[in-house]
Amino acid sequence: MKQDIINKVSSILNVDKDLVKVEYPKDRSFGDFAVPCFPFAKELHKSPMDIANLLNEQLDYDTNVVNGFLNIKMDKKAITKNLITKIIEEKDNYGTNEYGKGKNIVVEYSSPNIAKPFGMGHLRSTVIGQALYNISKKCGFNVSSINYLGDYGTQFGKLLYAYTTWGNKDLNGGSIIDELKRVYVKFHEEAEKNPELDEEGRKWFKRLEDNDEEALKYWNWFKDESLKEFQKTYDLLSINRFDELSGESVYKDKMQPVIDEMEEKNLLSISEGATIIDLGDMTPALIKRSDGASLYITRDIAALYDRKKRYNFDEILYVVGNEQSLHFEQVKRIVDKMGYDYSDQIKHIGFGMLLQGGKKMSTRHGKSVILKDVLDEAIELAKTYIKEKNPNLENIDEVSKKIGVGAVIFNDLKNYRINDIEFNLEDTLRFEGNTGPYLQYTYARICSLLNNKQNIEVSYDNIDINEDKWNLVWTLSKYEEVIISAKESNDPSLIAKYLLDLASDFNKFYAHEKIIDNDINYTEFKLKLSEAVSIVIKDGLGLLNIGVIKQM
RNA sequence: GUCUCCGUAGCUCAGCUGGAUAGAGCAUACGCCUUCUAAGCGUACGGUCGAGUGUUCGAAUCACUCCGGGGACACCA
Repeated sequence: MKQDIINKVSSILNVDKDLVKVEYPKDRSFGDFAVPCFPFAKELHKSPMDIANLLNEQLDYDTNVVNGFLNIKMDKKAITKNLITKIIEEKDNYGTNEYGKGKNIVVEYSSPNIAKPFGMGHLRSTVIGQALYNISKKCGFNVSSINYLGDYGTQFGKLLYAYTTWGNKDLNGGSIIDELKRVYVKFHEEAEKNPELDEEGRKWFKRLEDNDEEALKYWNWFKDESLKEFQKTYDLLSINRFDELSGESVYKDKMQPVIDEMEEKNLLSISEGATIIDLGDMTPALIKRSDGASLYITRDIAALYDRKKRYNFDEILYVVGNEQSLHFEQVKRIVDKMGYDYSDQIKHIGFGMLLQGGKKMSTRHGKSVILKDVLDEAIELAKTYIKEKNPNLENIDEVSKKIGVGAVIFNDLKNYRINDIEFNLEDTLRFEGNTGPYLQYTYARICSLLNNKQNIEVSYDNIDINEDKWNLVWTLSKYEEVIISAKESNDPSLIAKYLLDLASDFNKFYAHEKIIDNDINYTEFKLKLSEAVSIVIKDGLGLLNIGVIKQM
């Protein structure tokens, strides 16, 4: 529709198509589309008003002119009919598009550290990454997800030392993860008094690098137990699987060729005993420590090579916190320096921190907030609330899970991802206003209405599309556009905001008029409109990895 | 110090590829269920869009400077 307007306007005025902008009017009563006529004034040597009036006369749309804006009104009935038919026919496929057809995309996200609790610090990466995965699929990309575990590095040397020195072999029913956490904290306390312990940690890490049997045995065990533990959290978040479960350790034998290549291309130099790449105005990248051990960035480049080879990606998304932006700038710069042309396919999808009372949710001193605990608490709170509201609800456990977890996910995804988020469980589970439960509630309301649907053909002859309904149809029609914008900016919050708008439009419609009345045809029309809304809410929440409930 | 992100209503945030009167939710005060789920809808209250300069027909939006806050900045990841 937009393109149509652009073509017509540019041909009437004989101006370049790029100059024609089609916007949405501030006030919907003006019209459905607006074309500001100011940009043409210079070129045509006429006043914006004159130009607008000219268009007003010549365009075969229902138009009007206000303040130099040409407003265009669409044929409400025809659009409504077509759209509702389309949505009900396409169901889950409504909004599916070919924006990314034929392109490969890799999303790396979640990436918890083994031998550590799955903390709130990884919530954002997990939910943003999963949403981007879903959104990319909807846009026709061939998507692969990678969970790149933090399973390597000096801290595992420290952990191995700590566990072999102080660890209890008898767990008394407690979890090994808790025990590891305990000894890791102890290590840091002891290391403050006795710096030589750091050296012990390094030695253990070296043993791990050298494939020492004992070190590997413990390390594998930590890893297996961690994955079992993580799976409980993923189950709660309805994340069934990753296409690839990987980790930094996978690349421990693949770094040398990369370093050799850097050497060959004359990029390496020695500074203060360490091997670095000079990046000009950027902080130099450390490739090898002065003791020869590998570093994060070297592993990341090896991983990047490997993924380029295996997936031949057109785009790779790293869903990692804002604080690592320098790291990814360095990675890109190195790729350029190595003479490869795909550095602009590497995208760091940064996000802000979770704050509590304006301060970072602390992970130090063993005080990390465990994600699963928060989710469990959210589910409990949801359950308490539901019992109050609807004591006779049948599948209360399933409903509380979807609502509690959905609320936490939605809270994370509703805002611009770069910004920090103030995390407060009470606010998150406040079931009013701009929240996940508000959307789920809207969906449930519609489901209950739909029991009255008769599945008959609607005649649009005598149907009046009032403001409430037209707003609703209009919002529904923008779904695909919103999904594509969300992909372009790699920001799921666009979907979240859109769904809030849609639900708000629906709830106004619902509050202002009775949907089921004596006019069978009109009732059926309103039910079909409602059904279309429910399809989009369900699908949109699905993109955010949030479930819906038919009754709550 | 350098780089970077952020600063909009009492609070949490939208709006930022320049466009018409700056919007939601929460909080506060009212109002709306004998009929479809009140987890809803509505009314009122609430703003020097951090400050300034510039570009423009037009700036919350772009540029520059300053102020304030967060983050990163060599052997962690």
